[in-house]
Amino acid sequence: MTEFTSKLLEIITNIPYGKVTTYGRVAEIAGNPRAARQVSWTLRAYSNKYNLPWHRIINSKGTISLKRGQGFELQKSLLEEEGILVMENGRVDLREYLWNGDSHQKFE
DNA sequence: AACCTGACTTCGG
DNA sequence: TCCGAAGCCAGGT
Repeated sequence: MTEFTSKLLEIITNIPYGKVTTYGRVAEIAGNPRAARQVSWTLRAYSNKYNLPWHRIINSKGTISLKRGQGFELQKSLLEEEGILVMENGRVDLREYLWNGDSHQKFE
């Protein structure tokens, strides 16, 4: 795999329990803010092999990208198991659960 | 090399 | 807020 991909894996592994982040944010931290699509590709390719917390990654709109019947339900339940509130339409409140990659979270 | 395809994003209307 | 279009990245054909 490319160096960029291994960087993505490292970042994904660091997403804390109970938090979510976006494809674009992961790509940005890895150094290429425009490689969001590559993040989704990477998840599909390595989630099983490296046991990645893939469910903690959602899109920039704050919703689950997977379609119903194709992983949506699984991702929703995995997030809820971590105490994350997920609307029926797959929306998550990013203001509350977003992990920015920083050590300190924003304070309201 | 060309073309298609996504678990994406941003921007306009 | 909610689409649609256009831009983008890399792997598969």
